[in-house]
Amino acid sequence: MITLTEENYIKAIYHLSSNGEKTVNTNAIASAMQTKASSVTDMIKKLSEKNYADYKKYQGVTLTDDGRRVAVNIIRKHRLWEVFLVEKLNFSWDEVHEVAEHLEHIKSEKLIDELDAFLEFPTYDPHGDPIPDKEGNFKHIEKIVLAKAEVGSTYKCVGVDDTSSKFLKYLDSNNIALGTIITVKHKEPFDNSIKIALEHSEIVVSQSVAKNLYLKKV
Amino acid sequence: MITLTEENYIKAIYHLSSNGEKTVNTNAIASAMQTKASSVTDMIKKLSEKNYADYKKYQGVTLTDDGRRVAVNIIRKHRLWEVFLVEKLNFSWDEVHEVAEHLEHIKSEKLIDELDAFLEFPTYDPHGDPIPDKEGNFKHIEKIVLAKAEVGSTYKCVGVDDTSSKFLKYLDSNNIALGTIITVKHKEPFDNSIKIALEHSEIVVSQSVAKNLYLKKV
DNA sequence: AAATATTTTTAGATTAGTCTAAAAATATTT
DNA sequence: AAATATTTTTAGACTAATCTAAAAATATTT
Ligand SMILES: [Mn+2]
Ligand SMILES: [Mn+2]
Ligand SMILES: [Mn+2]
Ligand SMILES: [Mn+2]
Repeated sequence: MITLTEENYIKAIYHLSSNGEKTVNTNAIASAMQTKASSVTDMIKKLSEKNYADYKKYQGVTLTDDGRRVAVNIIRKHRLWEVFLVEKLNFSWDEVHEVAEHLEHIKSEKLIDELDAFLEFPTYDPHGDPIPDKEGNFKHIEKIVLAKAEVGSTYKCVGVDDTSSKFLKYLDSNNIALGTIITVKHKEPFDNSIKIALEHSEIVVSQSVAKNLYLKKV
Repeated sequence: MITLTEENYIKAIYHLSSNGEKTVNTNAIASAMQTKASSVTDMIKKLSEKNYADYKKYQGVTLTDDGRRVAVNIIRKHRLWEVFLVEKLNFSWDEVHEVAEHLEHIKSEKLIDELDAFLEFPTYDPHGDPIPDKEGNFKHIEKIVLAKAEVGSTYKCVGVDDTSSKFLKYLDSNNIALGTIITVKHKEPFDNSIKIALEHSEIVVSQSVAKNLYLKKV
């Protein structure tokens, strides 16, 4: 039996280790979980005892196969629920994350398999993140960040890194959504801002925007 | 802020008091919650402090208006989710309750309002229980229990009292569902069993079945 | 109205998850 | 290679929810 809190720690470790590979240190987990390092130490001891993580004192933590399996399953549930909220319940992409944080912990295999089928087996969530299938396989897409795009080339917007409501609403107000076609017009060396052309407008976006928008060449 | 456990106690008190009216005693709550009387005493003190319940030592407990409001909202969520599971995700009526016990605690007003709209504002759940609207109003139906039906009369099946998987599967295997038309043929005084006619068959049901099936005259 | 039985509450522990403050280990500077 | 800074762990305490065992209140019998 796994608790909701354990699930959240496992998910945090997974994300911090970029998919369960490299070791994660205590303070990183503490800041991701908005808790104190001492609480993290206690929890990773527990995860280690339950065989979800490998841990040697002072040496950071990695997930076991079991831990990775748990993490991927929670991510699957989180992203499927996000699709449901947007596609069926009229949520916008900046409203789904918080609710999905709760829904992802509902434990019912039938529920999630049927939801998957009901949504017609989506492979990406509303932020462009891949949804693992029942076996845990992700469908990866090659994407680059706007900051590294070539001047003169045309791209399709396929994802965001920052999924905060603030950033997503900024994109909304500039008519940028997943699927939007953009052409890179100019990179300003002074502040790394970038001028891009949309269908009906040209706008200049700051470096922090350029670092959080994923593109695919078309 | 209200905890999941507090919500479950409030719901239990609501159901035990038949909709929040009469006072409920400690042992009844303990048995409904599958816990010990001493735990119940602690919790009703807390609910009382938080103004969800009125409580005088040794005198049992009643819900306040706030407590009733909380209870009705959880029941609304529970029953809407049950409809969703049956209508959209191919769950059968004996599979929904357990999952709904978890989903009912997800806190998002938009989620539940949009779900309600998505389901086209259902007024009854898969077991024939009424779904309160956003304001907490139930749409009541006059229904009688099969045990008290008249010999010779014809009824429509509109609900069940026992929602256990065992009972619901028994009904399935005898082709009794909500909406099924039945005619009462004979009441056996010896053991209170009842012979009923369905569309294509006649069956005899025991007293315990007759006490758990709700009917409406047609 | 006493005696007895039942119900409810209290007292004291336990577990999960958290915290602060201090100690120990590791990393970085000088 | 010391000294200093940073990170991590430990020790001890707190809260929510639970338990057992005993005490107190209420209800039922005699
Ligand atoms: Mn999300
Ligand atoms: Mn997402
Ligand atoms: Mn139910
Ligand atoms: Mn129901």
